[in-house]
Amino acid sequence: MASKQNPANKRALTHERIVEVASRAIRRAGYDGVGVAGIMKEAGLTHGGFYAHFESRGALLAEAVTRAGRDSAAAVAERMQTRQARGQSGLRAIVEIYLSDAHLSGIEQGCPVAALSSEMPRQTPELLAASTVRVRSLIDRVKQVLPPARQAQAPVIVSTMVGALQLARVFGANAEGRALLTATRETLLAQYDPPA
Amino acid sequence: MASKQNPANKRALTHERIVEVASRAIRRAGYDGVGVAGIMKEAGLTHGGFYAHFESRGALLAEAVTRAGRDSAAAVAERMQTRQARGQSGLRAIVEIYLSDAHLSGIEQGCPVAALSSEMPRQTPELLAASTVRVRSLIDRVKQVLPPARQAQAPVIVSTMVGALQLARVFGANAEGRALLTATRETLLAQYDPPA
DNA sequence: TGTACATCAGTGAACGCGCGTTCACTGATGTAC
DNA sequence: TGTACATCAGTGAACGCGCGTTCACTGATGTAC
Repeated sequence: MASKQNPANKRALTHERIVEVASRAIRRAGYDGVGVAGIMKEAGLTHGGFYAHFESRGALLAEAVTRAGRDSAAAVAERMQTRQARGQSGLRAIVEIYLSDAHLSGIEQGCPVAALSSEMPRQTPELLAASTVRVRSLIDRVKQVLPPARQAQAPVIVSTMVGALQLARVFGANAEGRALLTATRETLLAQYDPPA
Repeated sequence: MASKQNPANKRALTHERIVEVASRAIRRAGYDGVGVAGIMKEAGLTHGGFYAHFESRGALLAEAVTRAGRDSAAAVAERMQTRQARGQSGLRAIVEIYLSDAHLSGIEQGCPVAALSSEMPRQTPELLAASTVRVRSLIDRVKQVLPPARQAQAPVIVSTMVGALQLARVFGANAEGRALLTATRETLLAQYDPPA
């Protein structure tokens, strides 16, 4: 086998590296906090090469929010497996992972809906569309861990989790922020996953 | 009495007009969507005069978020009075007003916490501080309409309302967005203000 | 295997533009006498 | 009441800067023969 990548492969890897950097940057700094030059620099490239990979800054942002949502969902899925193998319910697992201290302080690796939702309606139609898909996807994931009779509650549960994480981040990764998450976990679990 | 304002009064009125324009602009366009020139133009002035009123753009934004929170709270208070005079509970009034179709589509006159919360942690310390005050104030207002035994739930209720309004705005002022608000109202009222 | 050519990801200088901020100036208004 | 002066909110041109985007060029790599 070849010891070096073929060009198509190398190009794809570079593309993916830029998207990955951008997916962290939008969660850290918001849609408006992300500049082409900064992203390229963080990816180890110069800004001029950007347009060999993306039609525009907006096109990158749409890819970045999609990537952020998928990566975040995959990380949650992995942690859920461990918990469910121990007998924890799916809903309890999602609530405890989503409203964890790690998620409070790890915005860059976290859910893009929590990081960005108040900014979403202000984006271009394309970027709003990609962002809306992430919201729907999060709601669907919660729906999957609810019994059929309660699936209509999924949007409300997601609203509570997203709102609580955002307000906790306003307070900061301190006692006050953590207390908000704890109270929210307890309320949601008491209502949707009461101890047997 | 004088038919014209004295200069100090005129100056104060102009200052207030700029803040009022900015308070709508940050809710419509976000903290980053607000430029000095645009605000001044919308206030009927030229941009050069800005620094006769504010030390910096950031100082205006801090005043604007404070003003937005107070105006929004005052509007809610007024509508609550009418409802409570009709015998509606304070909690029901707040939930129905906050999660109304009017609030879904009227972001410019609405609650700045719902309009801005995911952006708040990224602002300068001064602007974050002014924004945090608005979050606390909203939680306190909800606390006031809860019985003592349930006041610890106020942050969770606010999280749910803020999250639901934000996600509804991502979906848009259409059937899907309104359905999210309706489901959230029903869930909150069933839990915190059940029909007698 | 070796050589010539084609491809194209990435470089780095340059562009036009809008931003926040500064500043010399204007002109309406209040004050002193 | 009338005149001269002081104040200062607001004007409009200008600044330095960073942005998204363009483009001529480079140089590593794959292909043809």
